[in-house]
Amino acid sequence: MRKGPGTNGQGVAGSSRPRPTLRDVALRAGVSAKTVSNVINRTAPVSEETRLRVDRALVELDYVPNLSARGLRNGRSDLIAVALPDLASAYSAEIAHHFITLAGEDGLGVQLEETYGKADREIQLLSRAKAHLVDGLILNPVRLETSAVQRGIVLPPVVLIGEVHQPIADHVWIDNVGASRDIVALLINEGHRRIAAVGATKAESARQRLQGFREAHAAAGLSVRPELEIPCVNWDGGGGYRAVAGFLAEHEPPDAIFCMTDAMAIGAISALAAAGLRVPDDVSIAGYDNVWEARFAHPPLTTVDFDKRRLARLALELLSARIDDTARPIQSVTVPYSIVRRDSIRSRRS
Amino acid sequence: MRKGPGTNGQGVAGSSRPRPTLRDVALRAGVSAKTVSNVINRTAPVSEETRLRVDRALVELDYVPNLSARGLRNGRSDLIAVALPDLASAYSAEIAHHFITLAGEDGLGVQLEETYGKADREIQLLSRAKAHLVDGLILNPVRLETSAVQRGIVLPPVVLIGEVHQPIADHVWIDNVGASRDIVALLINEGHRRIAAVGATKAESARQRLQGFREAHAAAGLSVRPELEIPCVNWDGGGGYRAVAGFLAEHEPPDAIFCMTDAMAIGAISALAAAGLRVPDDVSIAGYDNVWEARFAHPPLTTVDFDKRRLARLALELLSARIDDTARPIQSVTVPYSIVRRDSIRSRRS
DNA sequence: CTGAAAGCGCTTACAG
DNA sequence: CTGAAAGCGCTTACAG
Repeated sequence: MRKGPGTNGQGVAGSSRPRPTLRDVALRAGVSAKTVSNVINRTAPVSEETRLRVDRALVELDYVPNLSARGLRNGRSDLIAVALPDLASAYSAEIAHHFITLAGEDGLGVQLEETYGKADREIQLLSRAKAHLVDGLILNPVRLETSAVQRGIVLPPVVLIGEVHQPIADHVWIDNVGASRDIVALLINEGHRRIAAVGATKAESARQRLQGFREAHAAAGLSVRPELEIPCVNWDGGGGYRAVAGFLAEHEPPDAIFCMTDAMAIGAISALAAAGLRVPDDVSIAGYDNVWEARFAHPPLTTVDFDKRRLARLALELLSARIDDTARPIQSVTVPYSIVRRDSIRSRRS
Repeated sequence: MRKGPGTNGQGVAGSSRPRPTLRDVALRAGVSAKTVSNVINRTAPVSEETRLRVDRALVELDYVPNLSARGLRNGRSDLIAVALPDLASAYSAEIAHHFITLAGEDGLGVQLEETYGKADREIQLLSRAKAHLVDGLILNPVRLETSAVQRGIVLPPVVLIGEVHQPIADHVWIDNVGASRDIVALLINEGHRRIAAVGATKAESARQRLQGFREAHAAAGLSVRPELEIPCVNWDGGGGYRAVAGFLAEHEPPDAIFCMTDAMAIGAISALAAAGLRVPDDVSIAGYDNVWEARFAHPPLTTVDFDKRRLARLALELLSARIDDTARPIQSVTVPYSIVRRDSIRSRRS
């Protein structure tokens, strides 16, 4: 926490006349502070004449309410925190965008945080939420075991998004296992047999997407060779590139690759190109997330789509409800997904 | 502004015992509130024994300070706002990421906002900053004429980033004209003559990049045909796609295309592919920003690079200095750029 | 419709 | 080293 002089100063660029308070406005308008407050917040009806006098004083003094004071009094800051693993990914950025837009429509500001899946950051953020600077928290934990959200912990109003779920908090997510199963089933159905999965890590999302990958194989009576489950810790373009380049250095190219994010898929396409392999002629590629780049990838990416705006809206609704009533029953909501087929996969059916 | 019950409740998931205050901790430890405050903030030395008693009470009550109260008292919230035109772009996301990370290292939270280049949003944000919920504001205005930051206005501590500059506020930016001139000069130098520019809009960044485009031509003794300055309002993949597709429907393909962002460049490559044109064999492409996708584009994109982390750090330093001293002289800092050459351009020199 | 009092939870002088 | 008082700027009861 930084220290600073308890300044109230805030002035015209350069100068520093002290900021006017409610009392200053009241004095100037010849009314009480309460009346000014009533005018500003429409808390109680104010006579036309008084309102005009107050309005004038408000403008003349360029009054802006002190939200810290209001927050202290009301027990609300009208600010929420949204904590995502990592903003640098297109996926997180899109999610953040929807949260900021939708929260803004409700008059709520969004403090954005990155956790990098680290438990200590999560704990810190929960604290900050408890510290009442924010009214609540949207949290996307990465690993179940290391998540700060565990049974028995004291929680501020919090809604979890993503794959990690604890029955002590509200939750919005997508059926990752089902989505991965479906998109891999599509690859199998198109005649691909030697299918690789890129993105194996300890993250819960990786676990679920890998499970879907395996289930699709099992359902088709196929077995998965372990080397085809390619690890990749960095779920970004560079990670996908290195994972696939490394694989190609030691193995025959697969028929198809299921990348656990579109970002990795784009890196994978690049690695294939570097190895002289064409998509989809030589290798088919499927992604996950349907970020905007997926549509303009070369070739356009087949991927898992879901309504990110809806995800954000649902999470915000749950959070608002939780802020209003900490004792309400825990709720878990699922957002539907769909498979978007584009040119990155071809049929191998003869 | 939302209304809510002035609740102080915040409890174990489900229950709602009131949150302990400094006074509760003091009572339990048998000391004064001031002493507890001293322990927490290390404001004054506290005897070993007292400190242990206070620490125990702190833990037993699971005390978390109320930051609204602290903010009211200190005149600081340790929260800043960062307002970018649009988070959904990879460029903005990367910038936001650096601001959040670096501000976090200084113990500052970041409230992220999107302005969409709208002046009323900018005004609103400046107000919010003045409302003391945030200590200061990093703002990226889009158009000079419509920016809320104008001479004579009362400003909270604010640092401008990007192309729009007003001499009444600190500013960090990149020499857009020079960068654009250099990358277009590279295209000309490689033998390209019919060069298109994609992204003409009323935004200040478009104006400057177009100016660089023209200057490069002028320096080489070339003239620019007006139809080669292709308008594109949406600076994203879709915008670039439509702009180039539309151009190709009515004109011969150019030798090369300078896209004013990498995102548009990626869309442009897609549009060229759809028209049966290869990059760089048929058309060379250059972008701007060096977002991570640029490296994994197909082919990898030649683009303008600059240190986004450094940009963020400089802006944060200026903001901190401004918060500490509203009267200090206005400062403007330039971040250097460089041209990153990748496979998206080829030589046409015979 | 309007006002005077009290207090949200903290920290800064000021005493001891 | 520790405490009692005062106040940051607002809003909620409570009176009139």
